[in-house]
Amino acid sequence: MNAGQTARDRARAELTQEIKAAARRQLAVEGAERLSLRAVARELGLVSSALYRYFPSRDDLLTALIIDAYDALGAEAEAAAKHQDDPREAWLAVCRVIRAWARQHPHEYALIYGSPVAGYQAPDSTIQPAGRVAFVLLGILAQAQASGVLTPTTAPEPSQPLAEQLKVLADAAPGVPLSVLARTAIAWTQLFGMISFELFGQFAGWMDPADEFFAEATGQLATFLGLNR
Amino acid sequence: MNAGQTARDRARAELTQEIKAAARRQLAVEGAERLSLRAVARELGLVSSALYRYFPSRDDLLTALIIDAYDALGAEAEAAAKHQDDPREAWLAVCRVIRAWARQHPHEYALIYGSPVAGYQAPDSTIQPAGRVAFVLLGILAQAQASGVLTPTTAPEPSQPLAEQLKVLADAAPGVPLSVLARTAIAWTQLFGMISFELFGQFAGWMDPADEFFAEATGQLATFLGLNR
DNA sequence: GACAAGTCAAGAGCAGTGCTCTCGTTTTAG
DNA sequence: CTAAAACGAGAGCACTGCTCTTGACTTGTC
Repeated sequence: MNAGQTARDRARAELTQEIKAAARRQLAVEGAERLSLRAVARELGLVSSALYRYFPSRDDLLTALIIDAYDALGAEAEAAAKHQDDPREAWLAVCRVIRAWARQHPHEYALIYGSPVAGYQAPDSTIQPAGRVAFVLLGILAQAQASGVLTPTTAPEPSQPLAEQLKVLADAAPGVPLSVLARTAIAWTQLFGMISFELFGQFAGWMDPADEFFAEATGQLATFLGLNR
Repeated sequence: MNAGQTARDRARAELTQEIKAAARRQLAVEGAERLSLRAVARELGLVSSALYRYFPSRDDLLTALIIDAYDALGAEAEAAAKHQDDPREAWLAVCRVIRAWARQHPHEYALIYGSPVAGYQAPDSTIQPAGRVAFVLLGILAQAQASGVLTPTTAPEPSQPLAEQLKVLADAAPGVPLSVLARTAIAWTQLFGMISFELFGQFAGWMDPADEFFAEATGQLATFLGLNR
């Protein structure tokens, strides 16, 4: 499958990966803002200007790291969902795995779910990998609905304009009522709000280990969605 | 009340305010990461080293801006709560005003609720102003409870370790059941998760104006808390 | 009212950054 | 075999936060 590739092509692909790996290593230590092209080059024994043959700018390197981070988190979520049959348990497992990944890779989490990097505008190419995690969660709901274990809730019907926007979610979760999709968006934003609060220090001094709260919140929101035990 | 202040003291206090104002102006345009001491000094017609007499480092200037931002948001929340008698309406009004402030001052919002600035460790002096908004929300619940309009919910009792952590909230909301305080933390994290998603571009391409979703989510969560209409 | 002590802004300088351009060298493709 | 393309090295530009020194100005105290 590498046929037709010249030695230069292979070396280029390899070095591109090495640059990303070194950048990720720096990211883990210093954070996105402190990620320095010169330091990456230094680590690889290159001169800084050489990196520009592989990434036209620092922003392009960041974009690559963002996409990789979305993919890594998406893969974790998919794996967690596969190992659970019961929809409620699957939902909770995915929530747990997202939090665990975020805690293990705080700077990568901040890169994708934190405030945007200064002067950086995420290109459209990041939208698709960003949807991967959402796709997993919606799939769990669709499966629950299909197997008839999604308890009907008293959730109100969303207004017409909101229903229109929720249609995007409906494509990934056929059969799930719009009222549940609205609550899915609520649960989704709660999940990432909670993780962000934990990682960004908003819980400092009172909810310091957030384990108990996390379990309570995800459990209540699963019920809120109609994923009863 | 300025008695005893020398001309030098007054000049110093004034210039300190001017530095913060100029920094805030830059913050609004460029974001926290791009905030440059040299640019602030340039705007004020000073040389960069002169700023170090007023703020020992860039981080200290950031800390001052963070505290100011927390205070500004806290003041908005307090004002919004005062103008509403009905607890549910007060809750919703505070949520709306928080979102409005965040949208008007996205970089200041990111500074306090986004990912921490690289290499910056928020000092403890930011914890107290950070609690101001939470204090307003908890006060609304306490008032609702006191006037008997907080509908008892089916919320489960929190586990013992979680109950211990929620005690911090209980001090600001005397009489409110722990089960409701747990849900308050859920609603709180949902609120800021939702606003962060909106501001940081996670809604891009599908929930673009988030007005409808915001109204729906805050309404459902108010009910979730027992703040019935 | 003079004077030492403290405070001030300015300027030079250090080490670091992203990025551009040029220059030989090496590898590729025709 | 040769022209073209790609490569890494290096110098250099404009910028950053921060430190240190220098000379002028304001204080509170004799």
